[in-house]
Amino acid sequence: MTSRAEAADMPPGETKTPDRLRRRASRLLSQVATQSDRLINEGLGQVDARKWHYAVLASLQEYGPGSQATLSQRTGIYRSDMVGVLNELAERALVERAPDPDDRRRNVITITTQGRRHLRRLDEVLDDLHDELLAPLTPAERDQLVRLLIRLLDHHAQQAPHSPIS
Amino acid sequence: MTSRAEAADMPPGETKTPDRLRRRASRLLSQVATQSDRLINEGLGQVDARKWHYAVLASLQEYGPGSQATLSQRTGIYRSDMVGVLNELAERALVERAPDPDDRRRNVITITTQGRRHLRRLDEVLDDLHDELLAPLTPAERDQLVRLLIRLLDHHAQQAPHSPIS
DNA sequence: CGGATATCAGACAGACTGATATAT
DNA sequence: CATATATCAGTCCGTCTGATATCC
Repeated sequence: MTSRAEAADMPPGETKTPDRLRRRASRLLSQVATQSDRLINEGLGQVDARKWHYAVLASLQEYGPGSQATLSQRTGIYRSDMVGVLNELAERALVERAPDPDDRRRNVITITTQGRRHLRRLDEVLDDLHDELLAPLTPAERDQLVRLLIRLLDHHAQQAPHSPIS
Repeated sequence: MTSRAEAADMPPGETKTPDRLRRRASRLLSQVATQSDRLINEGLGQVDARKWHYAVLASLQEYGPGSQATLSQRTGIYRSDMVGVLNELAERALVERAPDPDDRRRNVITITTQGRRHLRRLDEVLDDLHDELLAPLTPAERDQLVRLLIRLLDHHAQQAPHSPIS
C-alpha cells in the first residue's frame, strides 16, 4: 500500500516518489499546525481570549484547583509562562490566585463562576472553529486523526524538555 | 479536595468528554508539531542542515530550477526568508544562484551535483527521523495520517496569507 | 504607469533558559 | 543542605510586515 522508495530500477539517486515534499509527515504537521494556530488565535481573539486561557480553564474545571506548577504540567504551558497567563485570567476575574496555607511556596489557582461561564463560551467557540479546521474530514476521520495524534503525543511526551503532560 | 467534572454545568444528556483538553485537534496539532520540529531540527542539525534546506533542494530536484518567488510558493518558505535560506545553500555550494537573462529581476536557482548528493543524504536522515517520529504507528496508520493532513492542508492552503503551495 | 522581484530591517509570538527569592 | 515553587529578564526561532531598489 504505502509507496516508499520503490526504487528498484530508476535513474540513480532520483528514485523517490515525486511528491516526497508534500508527503513528509513532519512538514505536514508544521504547516497544518500553523494554519490551525492562525485560525484558533483569530477566533479566540474575537472573544478576548487566547488558547492558553482555554487550556488553563478547562484543566481547572476537569481536574480541580492546583498550583501553578501543576497547571503547567496539565496544560503543557511552560512554567515560566504560566505567570503571565494567570495574570491575564485573574485580571478578567476568571480564576482566583490564593496562597496555599499548607505550603506557602505555592499559589492555589481556582476557577471562578465567571470562569466557568467563560469556559462554556470558549468551548462553543472552539467547537465552531474546529468545525472549520476539520471541515474536509468526516466525523470518523476527525476521530481517527485525533486518535493518531494522541498516540504520537503520548509516545513523545515522555522525553519532552519538561515533565509529561497530565 | 479535587472535584472532577463539576455536575454544576453539565446539562443532562450532553456530557462533555472529561478529556476535551487532550482531544482538541488544534492543541494536538500544535503539540505534536512542536515535538516533531524538535526532532527534525536536532536530527538535521547533526548533518549541518535545516528543514528549509531539504524543502528547497527537494523542490529543485523534483520540479526543476526556478526563481526565488517560485521556490517560495513550492516550499511554503516566506518570500523574504528565501534569501537567507539560499545564502546558506549557496555557501555550501548546494545550489547555484544566477541572474535570469530573460527577466533580470529574477534569479534562477539550480541544484548542483553536490546538492543532489546532499539531498540523497538528507532523505536518508529524514527517513530515519520519521521512523522515530511515527514509531507508535503502523505503516497503514502513517499513511492514513499523511492523507488526512494533506487534505487539511489543501483545504486551508487556499486562504493562506501568501500564495498557495504548488 | 501598475505589478513583480529580490532584499533588508524589524515586529511579533511561542518555546525555552537562567537567575533569584522564598519556602520546604 | 538540596529541592520545589513562583517570578522575572531575556534568548532564540519562525512567521510575517513594510519598505526599498530594480526591472518588466
